[in-house]
Amino acid sequence: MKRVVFHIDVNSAFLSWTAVKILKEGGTQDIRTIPSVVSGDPKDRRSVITSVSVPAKKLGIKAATPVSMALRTCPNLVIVRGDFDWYRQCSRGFIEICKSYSPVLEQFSIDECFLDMSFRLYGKGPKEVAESLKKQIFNTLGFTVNVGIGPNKLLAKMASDFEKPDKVHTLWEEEIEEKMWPLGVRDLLWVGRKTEEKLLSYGLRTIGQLATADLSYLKRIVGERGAQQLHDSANGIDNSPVETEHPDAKSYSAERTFPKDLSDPKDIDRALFKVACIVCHRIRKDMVKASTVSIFIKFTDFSTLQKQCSLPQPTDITALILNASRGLLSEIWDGERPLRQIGLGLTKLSRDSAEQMSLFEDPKLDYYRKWDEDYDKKQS
DNA sequence: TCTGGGGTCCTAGGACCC
DNA sequence: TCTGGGGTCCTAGGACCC
Repeated sequence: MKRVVFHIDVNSAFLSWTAVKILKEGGTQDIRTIPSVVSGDPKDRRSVITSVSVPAKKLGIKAATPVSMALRTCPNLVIVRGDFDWYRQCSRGFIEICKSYSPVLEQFSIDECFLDMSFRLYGKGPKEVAESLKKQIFNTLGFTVNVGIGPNKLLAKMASDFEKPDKVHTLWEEEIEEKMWPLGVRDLLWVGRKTEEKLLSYGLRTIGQLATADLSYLKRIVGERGAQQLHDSANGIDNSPVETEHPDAKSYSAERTFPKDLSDPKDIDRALFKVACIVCHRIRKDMVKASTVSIFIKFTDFSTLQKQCSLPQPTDITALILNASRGLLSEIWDGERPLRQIGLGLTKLSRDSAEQMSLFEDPKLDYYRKWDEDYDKKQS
């Protein structure tokens, strides 16, 4: 049986979803039709763009650029602030419709999913089914998607990235040479800026060149594993299944970039306290405990440092995690050099609910737990 | 011009054990 | 006394994704 995989990708997701919300609330301007972007706090000069309308894209504005920079390119750019709760609602509706086309669905991110359609084409051609899925999403939810169709996840995802928005594309094995090989290496999944630079310096520009390159030559450029991965991807080889189960998170983290770089230890400690509260609240909500704490800091020049340590036993208590992270911070920061950002990460997670009570438990723990309980109540 | 936030996975060196 | 080699765990750093 021929394998058929769909990759469905919401076009400029945050921007489309915001547009739908504005229209729903009685607004008359559809921001998808004008140069517009979604960003974090638009007043904060440091916030970056997270989603770009098609007209703005045509003016050369790209995601992840600072708002201030985009405004210089396009002074009358419309900037709207993101609304994550609304995005989650839109995402749920989107996933629900997709699932009605095949239960074998893997959610890849808030606005993308894979469907294994191998057994679900009801005698119709895959393109026809994709068109009706696309239409149903638009008619029901009011936003457009791209659908990529291929024999595996990799090719389906590559296909959905072809011309946008509101399009269905196929990328079958016999189309690889024509549709994928002329593209630049950067267009290949898992090739980022650094890998692109390396490949270009060896004269490898297109996906086709990667596909036909000698494997041992590639190994010298990007290492053993990377070479195999690149070579397989460029040839359209991908045997990974569409995974319906979302694996448990392996880490939790929170980070904050300050409006202005900070060097006063009191300010830094306040920030550390805040990120600790946020990330600990999240692990408690998910009934997870962590036994490794990491801290990361970013300096004015964007260089970063990080340090981690193991706790004697897994915990979800803010005070203990904060205490550990304060110790780590003092080891990597001199207390003077200005910091741009601070972050706190938790790994080595355990999910067994059995409380490991120490015989000599610190009597303060009860007080800490009570404090966390109150904090969690205030957040809900 | 001046660069967010939240994740996953890989690599490489050192410690430690057998 | 000086030696091989493999496995595992920990840590720091980096690349990539959306």
